[in-house]
Amino acid sequence: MNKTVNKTKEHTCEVDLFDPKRVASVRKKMKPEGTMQALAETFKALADTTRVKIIFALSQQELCVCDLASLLKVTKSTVSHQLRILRNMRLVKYRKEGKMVYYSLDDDHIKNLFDEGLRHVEEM
Amino acid sequence: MNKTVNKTKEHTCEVDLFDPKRVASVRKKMKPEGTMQALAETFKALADTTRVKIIFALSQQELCVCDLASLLKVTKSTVSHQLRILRNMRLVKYRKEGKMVYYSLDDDHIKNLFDEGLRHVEEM
DNA sequence: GCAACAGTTGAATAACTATTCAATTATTGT
DNA sequence: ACAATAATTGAATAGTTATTCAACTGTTGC
Repeated sequence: MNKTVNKTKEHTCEVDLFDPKRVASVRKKMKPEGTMQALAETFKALADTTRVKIIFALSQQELCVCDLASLLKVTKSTVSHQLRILRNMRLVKYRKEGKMVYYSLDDDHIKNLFDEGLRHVEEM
Repeated sequence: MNKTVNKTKEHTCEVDLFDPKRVASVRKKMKPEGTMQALAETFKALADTTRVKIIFALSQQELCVCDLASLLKVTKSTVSHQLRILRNMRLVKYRKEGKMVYYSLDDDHIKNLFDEGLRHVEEM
């Protein structure tokens, strides 16, 4: 399958003398495409300063949308849009109480992930 | 500072009856802006399928750029661009050997973060 | 020196995303 | 019913980013 030398014609740029044994051995261990994508999606949900702040705030205490807007000094619309992303990823849950909607973290798992990241950053 | 009712004029849209005690108590615990940004940056480095695959592959074994290109079926240029991002975030390190450049994970910390994410995804 | 190749880089493009704005829904109190 | 306000939503915009392409650097072997 993988020839040791993978020659293409004249103009170089994609010839490639990779090591087929090394590549094959790693390929066997690779997770399915779907897993890799889901993992990237999860990290993507945390890959924004506003969402990081929301997650941190909610790890301290349940808060409504306008608490968060006030705390972060952004509009409710912005908070609401970002909360939708976190909701879709099952990172936060909510309960309604009259006009207000109170958000909190969906489980401890996300807190672990977050804290692991925090430890990484604070050890720099 | 925070008045209980934060009235603005006529046209609504940003009035906000947030709870100042709740907000103040969380605000005290918030990490500095820089920490929040660094954290988002770290997650951003992992927030892409190609980079997730690179990190996973390197967690198995040290690999050169064209190994990675072959494994992931993308061009060396693409791999190189993404490796630069990971290098800048100190997530991977490299050593040169002749023409080849071998990359590996910078430390175990990143592996922990990655595994924590993997556990989250695989428990869905 | 020259050809071949590994890797890097900058520019361009296409796709994606955060925020803003305006409109809408739903709930509370009068 | 009406006014006020919490929250959500869709569209538009501006900014960001992944990939591609072409050119380039540096190393090896002839």
